[in-house]
Amino acid sequence: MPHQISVMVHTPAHSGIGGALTYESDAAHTPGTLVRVPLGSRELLGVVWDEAEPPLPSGDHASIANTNTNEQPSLLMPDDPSLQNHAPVAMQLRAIASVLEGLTPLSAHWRQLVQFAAHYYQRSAGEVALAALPSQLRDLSTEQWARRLKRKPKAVVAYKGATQTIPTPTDEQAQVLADFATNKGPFLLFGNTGSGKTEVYLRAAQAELERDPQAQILVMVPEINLTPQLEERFRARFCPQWGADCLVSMHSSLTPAQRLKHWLAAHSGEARIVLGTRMAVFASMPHLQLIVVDEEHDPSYKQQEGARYSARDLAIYRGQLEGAKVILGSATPSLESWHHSRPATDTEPAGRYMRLAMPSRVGQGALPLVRRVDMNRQPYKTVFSNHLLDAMRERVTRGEQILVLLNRRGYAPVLNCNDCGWKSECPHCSAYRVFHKLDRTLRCHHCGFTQPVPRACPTCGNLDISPLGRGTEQLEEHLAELLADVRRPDGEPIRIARIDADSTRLKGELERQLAEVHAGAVDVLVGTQMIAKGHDFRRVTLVAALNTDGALFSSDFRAPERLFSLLMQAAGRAGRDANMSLVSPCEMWVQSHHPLHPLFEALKQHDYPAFAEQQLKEREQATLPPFSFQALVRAEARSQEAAQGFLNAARDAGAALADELLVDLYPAVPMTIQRVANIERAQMLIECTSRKALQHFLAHWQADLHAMRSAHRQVIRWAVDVDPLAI
DNA sequence: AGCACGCCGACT
DNA sequence: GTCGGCGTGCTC
Repeated sequence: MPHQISVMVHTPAHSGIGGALTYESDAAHTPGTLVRVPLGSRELLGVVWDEAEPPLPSGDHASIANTNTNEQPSLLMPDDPSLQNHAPVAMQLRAIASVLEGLTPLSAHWRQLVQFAAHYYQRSAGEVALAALPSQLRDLSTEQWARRLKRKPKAVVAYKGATQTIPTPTDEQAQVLADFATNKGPFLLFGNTGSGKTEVYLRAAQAELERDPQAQILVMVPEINLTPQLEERFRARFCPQWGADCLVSMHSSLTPAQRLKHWLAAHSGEARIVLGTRMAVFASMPHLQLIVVDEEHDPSYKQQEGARYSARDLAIYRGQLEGAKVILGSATPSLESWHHSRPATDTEPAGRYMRLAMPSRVGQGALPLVRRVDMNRQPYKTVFSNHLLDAMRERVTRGEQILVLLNRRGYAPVLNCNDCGWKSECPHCSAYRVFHKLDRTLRCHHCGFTQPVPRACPTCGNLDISPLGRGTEQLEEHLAELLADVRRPDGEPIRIARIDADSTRLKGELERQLAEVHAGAVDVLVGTQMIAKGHDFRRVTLVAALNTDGALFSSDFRAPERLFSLLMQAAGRAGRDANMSLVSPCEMWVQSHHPLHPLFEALKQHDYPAFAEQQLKEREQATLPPFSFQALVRAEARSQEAAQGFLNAARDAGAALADELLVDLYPAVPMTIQRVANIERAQMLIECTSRKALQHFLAHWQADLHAMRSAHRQVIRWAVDVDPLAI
């Protein structure tokens, strides 16, 4: 057994095994080869990793946002040699069990991406690597794998969809494409809904496919089930020329077999285009030349469990690593991306992204008129102002469609006893259970605890218990009453539908309900923000947003950014059908107690840059991201004291280093929803104006956290979240 | 995280 | 006498 082989296996962060394990083998194996290795009594899938690299000089990390674009990223290894896992010298090494034959080893770039992500997000490389591979590779036995390989590749399937006429690019699109062709990027494509961003992606992809006969393109979308139209457009554009198999999708609702098939197609280079959600950023693509991140501001690019990576940020890193161009596209970019794409001023150099703007809306109606209703002038507890109701009646009568947005599902957010003040608290969480009238239940939206609605108040027996506040269910009911006398042009009563997480729980329900809306069977659609994303409702001419004020003064500094993006996106739903002749222009209605708030002013002008400038100014004054960098440690325990005790002990342990690196460690605090399913949760914020220093701190502090865990046995779980989206 | 080993209570 | 509860500890 002459060879010692480094292998990454799925070793959880808490196992104490951070790096690669060393095995023996008769033969040498190229790094990137997939193998099966024994670990204890189990046999696991592993990836042959590079020989132990010499540690880099201290503090010389590449990082997502601060990497100088002129500099080649370097392989990241923890810069403290004690953090690396060397095989103990005297230990008897075990042998590799088997090799997955017939599979090209994963590339050095892929391994480096995994290594970087693991290091940046404070997880083990084995965890990131194995999570990025299709589960069937793990599950298939050697024999099954051999059988799988023998399967004959099917003959090239001709594409059977309708062929599209390819539109001529507008001047704006042509200009953007020219800038794209002559610059290195990364690019931020800033274009309104309907400005034709997709056409830019398609043409950029087309050019790449034609320039290089092997070129592969990665297209990422926030949620694939919300954007079937985008996939169809890519298929219609590319499949007639490159075959039905030139495009594969990658997202969590694929079956394990599909996932393996698509992964292999990408890995072999056979699939020229991979269209997927955040997980696709780790797709093995040997000839990757272009990465598109559509709706780059969308929070779903951030993984919320395990390795909490941002697929958008990793896309930037990967593009730089592999020499692939990256386009981030949005009508309301994240403030981070907007800031990184700032143009040069007299005193400051430009950001490191190149901003490409497409302000016009092509082939569509004008942007909707934004109308604000001052709710201070409305009677107390008004849900729909009379103005808005009149406008809705008028449009429905003409056969136009209406979208009503409310950020709360259920019938009422809380049930209240009018006598003793009892409220429908969840016994297991520090939250109220929501009243769902349809099945007469009280449901906790955090732990799922569901009970029938009590007949009388559980504490005082009073029968007078009533709902407080409104959710989508009640809104639907309320609207039906308010619009009961309204008729459609054909004389039929109007139809109101509701789309939210409750109405679409069953598989295929969302598609079915959306189809009804498209078919024109629905006149008023009530829903949560899920109806504002992705879908084109071509006959919608009025969008109304209710109850948006919460986000204006939220403790979450990103709440205004999310609200603005949601409202802009919702406004973009209106008037997408240019062929519709309108009596009056499309409208977006916002009811607020603060109608003059700068956010609404900017919305009225459809002026994202003004909104961003105002927000960035506030962020800079408060030294919030993107002017500082944050990480969060969360801990869960049976008691709040135990959770906080662990965090504060870790804080003490890291205090000296944090001081030295100018990293701020805040005291542990209970999380906003302190208790979920009887588990107490606490968190601790870590902040620093230097990303590099924060990374350095986290890498060293990790050991303290691990050590602290054994002294705080009551802690059930803890995790670090780097660049958290919500605090 | 798995999965062993191990050391004490109620059953065929 | 064994089945099985889940506490501690190890995995190249």
